[in-house]
Amino acid sequence: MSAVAQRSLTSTPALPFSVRHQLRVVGAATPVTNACDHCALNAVCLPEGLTDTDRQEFTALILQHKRLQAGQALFHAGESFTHLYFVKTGSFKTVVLLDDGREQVTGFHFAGDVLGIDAISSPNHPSQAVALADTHVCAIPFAPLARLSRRVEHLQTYLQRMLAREVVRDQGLMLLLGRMHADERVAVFLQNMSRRFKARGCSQHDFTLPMAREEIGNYLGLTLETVSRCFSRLKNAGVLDVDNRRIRILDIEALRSAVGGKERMAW
Amino acid sequence: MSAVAQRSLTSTPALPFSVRHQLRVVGAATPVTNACDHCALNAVCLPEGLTDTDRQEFTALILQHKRLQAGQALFHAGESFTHLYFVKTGSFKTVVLLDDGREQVTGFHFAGDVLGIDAISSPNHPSQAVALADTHVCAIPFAPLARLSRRVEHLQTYLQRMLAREVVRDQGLMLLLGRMHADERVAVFLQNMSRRFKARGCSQHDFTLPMAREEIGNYLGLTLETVSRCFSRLKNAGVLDVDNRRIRILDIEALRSAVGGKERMAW
DNA sequence: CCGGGTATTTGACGTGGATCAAGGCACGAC
DNA sequence: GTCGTGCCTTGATCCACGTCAAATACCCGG
Repeated sequence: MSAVAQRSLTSTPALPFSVRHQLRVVGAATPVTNACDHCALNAVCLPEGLTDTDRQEFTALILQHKRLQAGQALFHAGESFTHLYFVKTGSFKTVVLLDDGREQVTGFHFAGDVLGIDAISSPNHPSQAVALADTHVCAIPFAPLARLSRRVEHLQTYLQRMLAREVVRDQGLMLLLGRMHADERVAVFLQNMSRRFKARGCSQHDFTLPMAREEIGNYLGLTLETVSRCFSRLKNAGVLDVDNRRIRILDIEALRSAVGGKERMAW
Repeated sequence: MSAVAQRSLTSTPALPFSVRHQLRVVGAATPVTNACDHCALNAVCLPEGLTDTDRQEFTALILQHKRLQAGQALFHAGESFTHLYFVKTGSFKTVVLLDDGREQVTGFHFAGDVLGIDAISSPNHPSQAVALADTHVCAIPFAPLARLSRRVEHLQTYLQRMLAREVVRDQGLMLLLGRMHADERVAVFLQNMSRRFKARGCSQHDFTLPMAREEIGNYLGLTLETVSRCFSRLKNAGVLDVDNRRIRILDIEALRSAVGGKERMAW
């Protein structure tokens, strides 16, 4: 098992097994309430181990959800930081930008993931979050959350762990960006997507990517053409079936062995 | 001002002005005590705004410092996480490794910096910290620190901010690794070193790097030869004086303009 | 001062991935 | 249907950086 698979590049914690089955949140608009009781994601978003009253206080903070269309920004870099957000449906990318327009995607975020934590260090968001498709998010105002976390131990460690996990994820991405070949980067990316879809109750072998080739490139430090070529090579090698954004993984082992070995793949 | 200068790639917070002058900790072995009262770094390490009793509780946790020689590891990846460490003197690199030996340096850490925070998410250290020179560190057992932070609000936000700042720093490094040219990476690196030396009361124009070319390369996602060539180019252009690890910055503006502009430098 | 190991520089050369460009395909507007 | 627009693929070419190799400088112990 490679070091990369361990440091997972994912912001999602390993979801508790008990809740995976209820995670397939596709259309099925749940009624808009302030509480999380009817949300299919509640076992994922809510910190574990809270007492009933703490839980109620926590859910009372949550604002009724907000919708965004594909391409809209949930927040921009430099915007003042007020809320954390849980992704309910749809998906996001978070990006940091250079003055001249170059962009680095720092992560992709799916249902159950949290957005905005990196802003905790400062009054403003350091990065930008953009919806990849139409989305729903829940907003939690951070100030009262921080206040509550002072009283509720579980909540505090929950926040701390979330931050530290993000650091570890970023380290994995640095290793990828700084030291891996294009093929390896793409293989790691696909493994991660596969794992995350699986964790959400979808097939790990057959899924549809929510992002464009260019966005994958901006995540992996490659151009969209290189990403496309890597996909094609994997397809020709019989490792994948690629049809536009629809990916079918035929040989997961080949994908795994693409990383970390001394000898390059013979694709 | 470029986006990169803002997201600083540094784990050091902007140090409070009031304490900068006392930061030049070179030789001057302070007497070994369990308290921080006589440590030149106390204003940097200790969270601000603690009451006297909280402060005493905090300092009581700190173990008498530990020494390492150049090349020794403070902790390895996979080792169980028990302590956070403050660098008192000397400097460290933190690295993540790939099975086949490829290594990515995730940060350099000087006096006043904290090591080990990324382990908060898990029972084990995800990365490895290696001394670049002979060093002193203070160790703080994490479990009692976490307990104390539950009572002491300032301490809690201090830890949270530290983590979030690390995330933002990592994002800057991802942008560098994913989207910058070799010249730009080296220019950003030098600016950061300069800023951090300045924050420690040393000259921002004239300093001696504690790390080898190869380590710089492993940090910037380049080979040591490329780093060396970039240095030479800057030297020939009159921007720097490079003599082995001794760096003198002659034209800080040229260094700044090396990043983010559309037109590449004419070095 | 000498010798051996290590770090750095520099050059020559090769190549992985960027760039440029063209063409195909899906999808929505009309 | 046709047109447009955006996304994806593929090919041809280029160049930034990696690789390999050699020379030089540095450090340290004798």
